[in-house]
Amino acid sequence: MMLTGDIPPNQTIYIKNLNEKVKKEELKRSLYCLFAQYGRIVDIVALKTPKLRGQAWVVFSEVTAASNAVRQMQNFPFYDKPMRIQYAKSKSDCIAKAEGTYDKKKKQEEKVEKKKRTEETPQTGAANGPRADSNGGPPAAPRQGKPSAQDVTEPNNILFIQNLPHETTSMMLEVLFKQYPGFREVRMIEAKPGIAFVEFDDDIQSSVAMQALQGFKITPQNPMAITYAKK
DNA sequence: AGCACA
Repeated sequence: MMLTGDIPPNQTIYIKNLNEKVKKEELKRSLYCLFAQYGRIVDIVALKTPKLRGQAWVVFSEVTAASNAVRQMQNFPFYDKPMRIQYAKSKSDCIAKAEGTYDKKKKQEEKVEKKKRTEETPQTGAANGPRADSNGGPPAAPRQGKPSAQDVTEPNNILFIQNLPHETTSMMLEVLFKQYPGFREVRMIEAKPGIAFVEFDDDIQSSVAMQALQGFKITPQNPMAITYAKK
């Protein structure tokens, strides 16, 4: 079957059917939190022009990360709409630049071509869409350890925390996690030291907290390993 | 529905 619609693998994924009401900056942040688990994110492009709203490109440093993301996040309900994910049709500029294959002239020629085509097609309605707002920049702060494909579980409003020092209390974790919106509660199991569950209102909020606290060290020997709890 | 790099 052709779930990705004939497009060859690319380290950039193309996401459509995004909720157009969410602001660009928030959208980028949430996408970052949601997709960072699959690997290193190099850039996220989202524009609110009439033609490009509701879509985004997430650029990974590895094709394998993109592949996992395409499969595992397919139809994931994001701001109440299922994400439709494919590989991007072309290489992202930031990648071409990094490879030294970015050709500015060629780029401009392509732009001219595009423009011609849209002008040939009869257009109705207002001439000029709203100006694209300025770039908020890609999200910062990469992570160090990339999980292997099997470690990655489906997004969940409940987080599973491992590698905690045995003396960790739920109060300690609460202090850490309640700084993130949507926090509900921490659950620990007496019989199983070193792990905990932390519940949020929804998957997006849990993802934000996961991203922020991933690898956080309660003691120098204990970087937290945070994954989504299994459903 | 819509494949960009503001």
